[in-house]
Amino acid sequence: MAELFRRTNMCGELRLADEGKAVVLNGWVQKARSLGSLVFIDLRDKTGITQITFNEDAPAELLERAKSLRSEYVVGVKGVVHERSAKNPNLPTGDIEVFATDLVIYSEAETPPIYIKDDDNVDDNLRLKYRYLDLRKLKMQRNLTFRHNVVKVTRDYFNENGFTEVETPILIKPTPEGARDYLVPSRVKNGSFYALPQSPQMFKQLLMVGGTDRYMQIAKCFRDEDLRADRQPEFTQIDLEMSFAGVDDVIEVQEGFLKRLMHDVMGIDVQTPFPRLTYDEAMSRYGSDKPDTRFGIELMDLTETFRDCSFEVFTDAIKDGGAVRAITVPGGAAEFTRKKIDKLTNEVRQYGARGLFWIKFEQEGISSSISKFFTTEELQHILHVCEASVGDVVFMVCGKPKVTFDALGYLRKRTADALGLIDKSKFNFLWVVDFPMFEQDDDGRIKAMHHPFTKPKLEDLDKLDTDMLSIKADAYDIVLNGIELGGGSVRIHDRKLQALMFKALGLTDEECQQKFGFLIEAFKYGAPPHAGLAYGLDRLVMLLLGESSIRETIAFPKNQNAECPVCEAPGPADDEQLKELGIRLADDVE
RNA sequence: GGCCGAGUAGUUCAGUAGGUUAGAAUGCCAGCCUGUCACGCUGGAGGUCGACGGUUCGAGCCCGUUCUCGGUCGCCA
Repeated sequence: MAELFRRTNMCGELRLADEGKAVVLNGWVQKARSLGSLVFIDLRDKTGITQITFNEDAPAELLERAKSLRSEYVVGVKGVVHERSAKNPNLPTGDIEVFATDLVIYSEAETPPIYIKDDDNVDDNLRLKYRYLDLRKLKMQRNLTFRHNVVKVTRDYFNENGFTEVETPILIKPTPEGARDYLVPSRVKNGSFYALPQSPQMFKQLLMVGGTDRYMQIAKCFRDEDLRADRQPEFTQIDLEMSFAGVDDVIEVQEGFLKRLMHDVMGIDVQTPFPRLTYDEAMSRYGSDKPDTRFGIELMDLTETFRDCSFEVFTDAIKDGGAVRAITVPGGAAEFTRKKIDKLTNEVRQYGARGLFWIKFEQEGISSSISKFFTTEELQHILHVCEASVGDVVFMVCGKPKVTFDALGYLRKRTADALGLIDKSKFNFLWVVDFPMFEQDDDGRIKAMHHPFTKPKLEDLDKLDTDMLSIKADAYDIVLNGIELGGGSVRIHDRKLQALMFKALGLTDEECQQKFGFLIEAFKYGAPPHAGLAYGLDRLVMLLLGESSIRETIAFPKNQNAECPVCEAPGPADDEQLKELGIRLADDVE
């Protein structure tokens, strides 16, 4: 075994001021360059790279060993800091180099399957499989450190504001509501299962009943749903709950947190309070409940303009209870050729739009996909209503309100991005408030939009029997640059109101008892009014780092099939384990 | 489950109209080299063209099936 050289410095530390110092560095060989009887080694650790030089001062035997070094060998070097004759301005340590006097090779390395370079362009799955190599990249280490800093500021801030971090259980009761649970079979009680928590929701409410007053947790959560670039089956929430608090109390504390966070980890001062939009306003202006306000292009409702027109595609949609909505894309007329619009049309079809209609307002005149159905005067009128000027293009979508919102909400982001209208240096925080209490899924079933413990607006309660879907709730989301960072609500702390909501959701007493009995019972014994919120930590870090995938913020993420490419989970269980758990696999399972 | 894209050297990719022995860059190996830092020069090794089947005298290329990966919609109380 090689002797361990006790290091004096990290590889990214040394500067000209250290000249003449005897130092010991440990790290990985980023690159070895041999010029015959002169050898350079770029030595890397998480802090950076220092050039090690083996020259005529070094004994011949040392030079020979230096020549044997290959990429990713792990070595220790003793030497003396020298000012470089040829400096490298691209390196923070580029003014100096270390003349080696001794070298130890701790580990040799095979040629790595991926490059250890920040700007590599390697297949994502290969990166994930060899994550331990990928993590050697300075960028990945920076990301992990950044995440650490976010967590530290979070703990500090909430600690200073009277929050107590409490760990809630990971093995809990399955709740067949909302997202799919990950199930864990019980050995002690064959045939029964634990679930992994989708969030600590009910337990944090119990903590409020238990007098914890203000709770926070960096909480692992699990959802067995399909993955996306910004969605992992296991993820981390910054989970919060406050007693004797309403909407304004939560928002005030969170604005203080986000202001502090932005200052401490980003060096950016953001203005508070953040703008608040109601859900209805967010939808009608931006076609989204998480609007990106770094650019304009707001939606317009043209339903009345077209109600009595002769274009049946529009009138049929309107008669069907639908709408016609539009956006005006500034300076987009020249950009969006027929071919590009066809592509956009295809894209909005994903949101259920049957077609995408457009009017281009150019110097040479007006052209439109619906010019057969409207006179030039009518088209001009539409352009006028849409406040379009020369060079703009108006896109219209008709159909069910949700379709028009989804399609145009997508389109405004898509076109703004294509035209470079998004100021990437901005951090636009905003609150979306007054979410609907209920929503209807495709089968017509009514379900809670947030969750069934959300407190409805009391003044809306008389609509419970007549117009349920218009009932609003004290639920809110925090949005940054068009991405939902977190969401929460004021909770119901009154048993009668909770029973009313369960009934509205079509839950029988038995179901309630079976699923949430322990929470309902707890409310018998004195529950404080309480409210809370949870942030998606991975997503928050992703956004602040400017990354486009949540995976760049997680050390060992899952791939799209929810597999761990490093350890190859999930894997089969052996017969003995299954037997103990009382589980027999179906015949069609391998 | 639907839609879109991809699969060729360790890696990133090219591959013409279906035609000899499938190329480039980089990486790797060997030799030379005292100021490199994307080192340079010379030489070399490295391929089941994702898999299976079909059409053809002949398939990386055409057809069918299938597998894998990524993005997205559904889904994510």
